[in-house]
Amino acid sequence: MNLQQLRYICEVERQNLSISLAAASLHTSQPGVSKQIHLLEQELGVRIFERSGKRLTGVTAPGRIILAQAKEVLRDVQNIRQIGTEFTNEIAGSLSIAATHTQARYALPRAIKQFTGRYPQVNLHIHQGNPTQIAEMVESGLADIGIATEALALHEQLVVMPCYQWNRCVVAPPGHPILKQKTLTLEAIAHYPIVTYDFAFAGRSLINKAFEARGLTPNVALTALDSDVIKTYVGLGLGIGLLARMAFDPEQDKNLRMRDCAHLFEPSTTLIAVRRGTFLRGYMYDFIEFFAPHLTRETVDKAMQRD
Amino acid sequence: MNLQQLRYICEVERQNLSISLAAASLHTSQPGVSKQIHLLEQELGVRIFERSGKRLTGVTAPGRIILAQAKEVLRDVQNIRQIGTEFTNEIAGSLSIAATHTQARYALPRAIKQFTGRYPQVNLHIHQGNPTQIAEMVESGLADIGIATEALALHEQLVVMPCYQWNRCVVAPPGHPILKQKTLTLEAIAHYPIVTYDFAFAGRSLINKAFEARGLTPNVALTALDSDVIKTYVGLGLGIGLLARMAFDPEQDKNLRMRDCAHLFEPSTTLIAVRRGTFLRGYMYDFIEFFAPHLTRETVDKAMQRD
DNA sequence: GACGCTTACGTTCGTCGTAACTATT
DNA sequence: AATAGTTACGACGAACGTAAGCGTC
Repeated sequence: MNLQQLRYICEVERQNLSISLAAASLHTSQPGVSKQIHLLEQELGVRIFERSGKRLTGVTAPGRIILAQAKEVLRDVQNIRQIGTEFTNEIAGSLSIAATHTQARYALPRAIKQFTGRYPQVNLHIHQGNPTQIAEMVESGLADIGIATEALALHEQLVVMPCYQWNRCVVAPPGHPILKQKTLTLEAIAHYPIVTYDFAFAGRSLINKAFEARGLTPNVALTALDSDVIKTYVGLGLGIGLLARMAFDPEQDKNLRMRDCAHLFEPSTTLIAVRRGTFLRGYMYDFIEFFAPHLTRETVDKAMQRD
Repeated sequence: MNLQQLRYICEVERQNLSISLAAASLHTSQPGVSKQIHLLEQELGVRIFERSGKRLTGVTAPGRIILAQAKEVLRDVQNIRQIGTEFTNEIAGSLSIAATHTQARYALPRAIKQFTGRYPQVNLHIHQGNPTQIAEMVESGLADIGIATEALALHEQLVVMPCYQWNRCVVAPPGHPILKQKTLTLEAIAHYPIVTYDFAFAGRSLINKAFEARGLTPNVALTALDSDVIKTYVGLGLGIGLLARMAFDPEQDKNLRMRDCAHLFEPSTTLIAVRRGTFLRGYMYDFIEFFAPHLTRETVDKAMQRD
């Protein structure tokens, strides 16, 4: 058994059971991959892939477990490489962050600015996605750090830490009747068409919960993936917007008015996640601390140990 | 980087930083090991071992982390091998159990008998040791399963599950005054010389705690590693024995008398432990269930997931 | 018949072992 | 002087790429 063989089977699985594609993506010959997989299967005494004749058609039961372990091995090997570069060159490298649109657009910029000032030689990548995609990106190692409000806690492989709490606000065009209500209530909101986040997103389930608890069925006219789209449609008069408080900027959003409604919904907690057992570069700890000052290196290490 | 190099650095560390011994234990040449270690260090760009001239004198800071990860890799690779044999031959293999003397002598036999009946083709190894040694044996992979009453819970790497509770009894030669006391008290026990377990063992700390709580200082005349030795010395009249209730067998220990003292000490819980992330063969799950019927495969899997 | 995996074969590169050398205690 | 690690070198074997073969769809 060797690392190359493990790489091969993982890549074949990733490429939907195609040996040819795997070989291409690993810049090697297709027969080589084929042979090594056979050798590995022979050594272990089990078929990893199901075959119909010569084509691969599936993964066997032992294959599934073997693939899971193989991924573990490859991740650990990757960790060892990281350790090398960390100690050779503490200030260079790359940092890959997966975040929802709202986070990337409104919460991250401050931390990113601090970070690039401190670590100019680190390449930054920001991946966007919904919370489930973010969890998967961190789990697979595609992203080093994930930031979202939901779904992260469900993944066994992730170490999740709370960053800060936030709540929602209503936005509407100037002169809209909801802006004149003495006290803002759920009933008032439910009275108008609503533009808000997609269901997979940012505490959307908490919004639904609040309405349901009062027996209200809000009229959701449009859901969108990001706050900017929501604000655009609110500006067009499609309805009132319900979005994260931090996503409203009076400077920029001059065509809209905002009313805070923290008293109507449970607050949401933004979470940061890293993959359990991953070796974190020094600058990764620092980024986390820039983003959430209470998450010091010590705190993060403890959280990774504990879980 | 390859698996062989990781094996080499781990073995060198295990052999107290001797390349020669590591080479010998891996049945290979000493220059080969030396060279591969240099190649790995070159590839990673960091020294793993500290050197004074040509001798290895220690492990560097990155080396410590790399070694930890390397061990992880080797364990996972070992797991993959296990998966192979598990699916090739479900009923053959080996099972290595680490247990304290008391467990091995009095608690294990029933489970072992059931097990060998069910899996005649599995080689059994029983390692004895004190709880700390047992934890280390399981942690290092020397033993598949560890059984003890203490110390296991302290190790991060172990998944620990409760098996059963037990308490202590007093044994004495026939006619000893302690047997005639109406009610057995700590004061009465403290009045006589005591023969009991070594401090590292089997809830010995709970015994001390009980006496201390009453302001008593028991006169421990002799401590021993196993119950049989304790009984022998009690038979010789050195004092009264304080041992696990299950270690007294009226059939066999005809030269002694027993009084239960479950009311005087907190009960101890016998624990079973496996290494986190280890692939357990089917028969290992079965053994655990033979030993503690409530620990079904499902329960064990859950415990390994959760922690 | 086209696509995809396997078999066959020759080359290359990496790994291992022996022997000689060098540094440390 | 003895012990431990490194360098040098040669032999073997493993892995890879090319080309041909074979089985599915």
